[in-house]
Amino acid sequence: MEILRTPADWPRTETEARAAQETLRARLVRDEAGPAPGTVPLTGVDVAYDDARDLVAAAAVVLDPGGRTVLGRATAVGRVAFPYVPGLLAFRELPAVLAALDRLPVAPGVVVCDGYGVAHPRRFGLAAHLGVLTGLPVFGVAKNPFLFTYEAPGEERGARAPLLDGAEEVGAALRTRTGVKPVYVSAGHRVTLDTACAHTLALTPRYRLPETTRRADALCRAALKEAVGN
DNA sequence: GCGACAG
DNA sequence: ATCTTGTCGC
Repeated sequence: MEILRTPADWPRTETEARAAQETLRARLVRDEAGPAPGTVPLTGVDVAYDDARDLVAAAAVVLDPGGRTVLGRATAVGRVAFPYVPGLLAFRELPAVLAALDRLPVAPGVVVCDGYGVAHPRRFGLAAHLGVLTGLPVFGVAKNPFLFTYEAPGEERGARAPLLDGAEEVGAALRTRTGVKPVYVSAGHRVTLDTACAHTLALTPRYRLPETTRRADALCRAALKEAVGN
């Protein structure tokens, strides 16, 4: 197994990481609606860890515009590049994710992250960061509301409510399955919140989480096991 | 000042 | 994220 090295200029301290977010945020593009559902491939990315061995495994899975067929997949294993610090998740996950995306045999289209985009203390979460670094359209779908608030959306699939940071709308609590806890969608780079919600609904015909992240999650776990041996 | 807090 | 079996339910 080949273990990837993280970029030499990757932040090493929390102070450096926050400064990097403030700088990169200026390059975030938020005025593009982004490709409509059904017109481009969707790529899910996710990461799994083995803290004891200091390893991280990332996976990228490309689904066809209809969301039924896998067009391509790739994995990458590396050393953990940053500790988990709320608000700085991107620095922990992205080196491996970027390596996996580089290894894809096909164009990724729109990328779906397991986490937040602009729903972030400095409006620069994982999905926004990945978008700026790659130039690709990227949005985020998280499983928890982090430090944001919202009024419960209707019970039916498709119902949504604003995800708020005080009075500012930073995303949406979107019900992908009737009667099931919502997911938390936010825009990232070159994709608006409405387009992100439309893609999220298209990717959840059966489960709460997008098919992209479900597939990427399974693949990165398998890659980690493979790397560790077993 | 302390704790909580995406994964 | 991760530690972890069976079990209730559509």
